[in-house]
Amino acid sequence: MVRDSIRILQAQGHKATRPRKLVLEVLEETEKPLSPYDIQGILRARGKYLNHVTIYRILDLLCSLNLAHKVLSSGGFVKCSLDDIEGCHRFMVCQHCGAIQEFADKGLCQEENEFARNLGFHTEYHLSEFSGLCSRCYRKWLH
Amino acid sequence: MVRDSIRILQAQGHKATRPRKLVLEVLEETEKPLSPYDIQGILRARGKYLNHVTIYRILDLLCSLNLAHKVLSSGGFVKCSLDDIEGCHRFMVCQHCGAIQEFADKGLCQEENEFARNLGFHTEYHLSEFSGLCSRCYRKWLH
DNA sequence: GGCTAAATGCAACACTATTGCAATTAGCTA
DNA sequence: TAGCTAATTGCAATAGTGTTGCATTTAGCC
Ligand SMILES: [Mn+2]
Ligand SMILES: [Mn+2]
Ligand SMILES: [Zn+2]
Ligand SMILES: [Zn+2]
Repeated sequence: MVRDSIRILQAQGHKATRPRKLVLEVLEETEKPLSPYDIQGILRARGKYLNHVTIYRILDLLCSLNLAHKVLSSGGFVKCSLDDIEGCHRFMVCQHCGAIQEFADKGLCQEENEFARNLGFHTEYHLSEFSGLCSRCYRKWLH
Repeated sequence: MVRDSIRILQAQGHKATRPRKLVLEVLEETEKPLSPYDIQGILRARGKYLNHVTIYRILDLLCSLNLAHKVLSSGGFVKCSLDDIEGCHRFMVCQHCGAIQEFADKGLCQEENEFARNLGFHTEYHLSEFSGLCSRCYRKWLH
């Protein structure tokens, strides 16, 4: 919720500005990754102009506070929708409709850590992005 | 090995050109992800000029044949060092020295598929990149 | 309402990636 | 081995993405 994010921003000493509210609103209402220019376009279509530099800076800030994430497979940004798991970043992306779902699982992290340790690697951070079909698209696809 | 990659290229009807050999040599001899411009710079330092467009096209080709991979967390490219696992792309990246190691594990894929299925998601492709410390750097770090 | 640090907008720039086309070349054939 | 031709490369132009410094504006505080 936008209001929650604003509260977190302010709790960390950041201002609740018009541009920040607008970006948060856009992220809040879409379930697909959006580039900075996507966000600018959506807002422009509503008659709300933001400079792209401002959008970059806002997205940086939101990511630094874990209020948004950059999805690496597409380069777009999504709102954070989980109480964040330290050192873990996981998404499922539907390759048909583009919908994205954040998830987390301690068990998966442990399996991965152990697997890596067996190869002599000490894991600090897990990135994992699955692509496939969301339940809605999978159902459609079946008949 | 560069020679193997060249053979695969030719088997698919692609020519074994000087630029392709040069890019393959560079990828072969480094264990870190390299951007197209990194590759151009390395070659230029050896007195071998390639246009950046050519490098982009070669990397596209190599990726399409699974002879190289794009590492999403850094945007760089590495040679493929595994018999490729269908629909699975995994790397461990050392955050100290930048070394990268490709890996794969059927068990991990199955765990992930199952986890996703429980959330109604049908997984087609797994991307996972761990960052942490390679065994060498981890040892150094300890004392 | 005024003050001030923080945030935004702007302009310029740097870097990354793509396109169309002319020139070159690898691999085939004679 | 020389010539042929499709594939590949280089080049120029352009588009897209991301960054910086600085003047202006604004949120939050008194
Ligand atoms: Mn999150
Ligand atoms: Mn591979
Ligand atoms: Zn879908
Ligand atoms: Zn290392």
